[in-house]
Amino acid sequence: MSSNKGVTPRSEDYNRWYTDVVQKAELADYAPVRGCMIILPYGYELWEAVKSGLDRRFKETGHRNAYFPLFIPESFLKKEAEHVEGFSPELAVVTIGGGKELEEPLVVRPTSETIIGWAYAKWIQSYRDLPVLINQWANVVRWEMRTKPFLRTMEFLWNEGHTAHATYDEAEEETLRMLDVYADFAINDAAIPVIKGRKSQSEKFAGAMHSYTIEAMMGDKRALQSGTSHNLGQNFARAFDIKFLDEDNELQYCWTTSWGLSTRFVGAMIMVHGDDKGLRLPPKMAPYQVVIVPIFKREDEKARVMETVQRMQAALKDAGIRVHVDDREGQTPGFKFNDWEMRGVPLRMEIGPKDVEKQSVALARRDIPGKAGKQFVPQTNIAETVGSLLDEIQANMLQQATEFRDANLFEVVGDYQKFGEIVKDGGWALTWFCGDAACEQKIKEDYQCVSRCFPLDQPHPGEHGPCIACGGQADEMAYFARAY
RNA sequence: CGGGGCGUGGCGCAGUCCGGUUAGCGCGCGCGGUUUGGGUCCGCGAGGCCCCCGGUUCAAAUCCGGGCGCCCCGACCA
Repeated sequence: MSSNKGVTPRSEDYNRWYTDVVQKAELADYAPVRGCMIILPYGYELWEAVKSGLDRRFKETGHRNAYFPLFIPESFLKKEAEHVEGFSPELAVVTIGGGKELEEPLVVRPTSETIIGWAYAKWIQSYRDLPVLINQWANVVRWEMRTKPFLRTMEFLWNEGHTAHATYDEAEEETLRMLDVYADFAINDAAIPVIKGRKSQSEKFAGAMHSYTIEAMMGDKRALQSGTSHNLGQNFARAFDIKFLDEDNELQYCWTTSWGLSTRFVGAMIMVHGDDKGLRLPPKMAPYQVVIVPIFKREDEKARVMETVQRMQAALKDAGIRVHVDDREGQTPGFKFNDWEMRGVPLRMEIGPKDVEKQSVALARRDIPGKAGKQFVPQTNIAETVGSLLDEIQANMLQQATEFRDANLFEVVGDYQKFGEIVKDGGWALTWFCGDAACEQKIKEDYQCVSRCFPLDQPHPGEHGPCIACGGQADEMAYFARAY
């Protein structure tokens, strides 16, 4: 049994593999309350990398951060009919405060459209006040039936952007811009090749006019909605009276948007890149990009080795590379190699007496296992060597994930049985779909899966085909897959 | 909320069927030595309301009743 050493292999039990990685790589620990988790420093550092990658992009696109309250008056939720219907089953509600029953219960926010809508109604008077472009980093609570670390927890961390605009077109443009921001981040920073698409009517956000999503394929071929962007139309503006006077002195409702990406994304990184040895982190996201393992036997060797280690560490640090020296005593180098592989560090540097003598270091890539990924390089210009290797690893991980995804995407036209075989086997089926809720329901009952999205990049634009479920004319193709 | 499994040192388990003295084992942890380029080895040591409450009994981790919790599989979801 490998239970004490390393993680359960993915092929043996994918779920077990996932929870093993989360625990053994010290990303998260269980909490005393069911469905909640403690995010440990290494896991939180991954979240911080997500935050900084996104926050920079939010600011580049003109957004500012603010913070709204955790508690929302219960009546607010009820103002938008679809919204309350969608969220009421999973609300946590505070009924007692300071030992007294509250006059109006307070909902712990499951999302903040309502309270932010209330605020926007106060703040917006004129077209000159628009657009309002605000984001908040916050925690939200949803009373989930079944939970899993990072992927679905009762409390989770996320960003939620909320914007208000004068026209539908502006709101739509914003919704798609932020979808692009998420996709750009996922692809270029997290090396996750996401597919951008529009959700079907039955899968859209409760209260939205329409929802867009980035969908990613996990290592077991299941889909994960990794970020969403909603055009809320005027639904929330009407519910909360967000109105402005336009240039012609006419009173109009605003068009609003919201978009979010959560700690779930950490789960996506684990599942997209991980292998049987554990985590594999893309260099741009890795808390430690390089770990240095010193190797020595005698005291005199130790002194010489550590001198080189410190020199290498300083050179990398000066170049802005995140480097960690594993100077733990009592652990052998072999143990450390395995340990850091399990934790997903992209590049390992070994420095021993032979390297001191030859003025070299050994570098081992996490993305290429075994000897093939190991090389000896000169100590001179180490920062440049490491920097370009990290770039290569980043690019290679994106390529590997893309190849895996593409190998499991299948286009199917008209053949309902074949369609079922694809999704049951875990692949994604791309097929004509009319978008009707009844068709979606039928597929769900037959094959336990729903549509992921209508991809924005349609394979046959302008053409039509038979809906996979009803056979009627469909104008677009959609992805179907089992999902987390 | 339905179906299944499980609660025993930090972790993974044995012991429970068939009640009996000091509750074991592996890993981890502490100390000493040895080893160190792919998960070293040896010795010594610390650590337990056996999930909780009640019952049966001379005697309960073990039998009976009730509760709580966790995990896995389904329906619901970022």
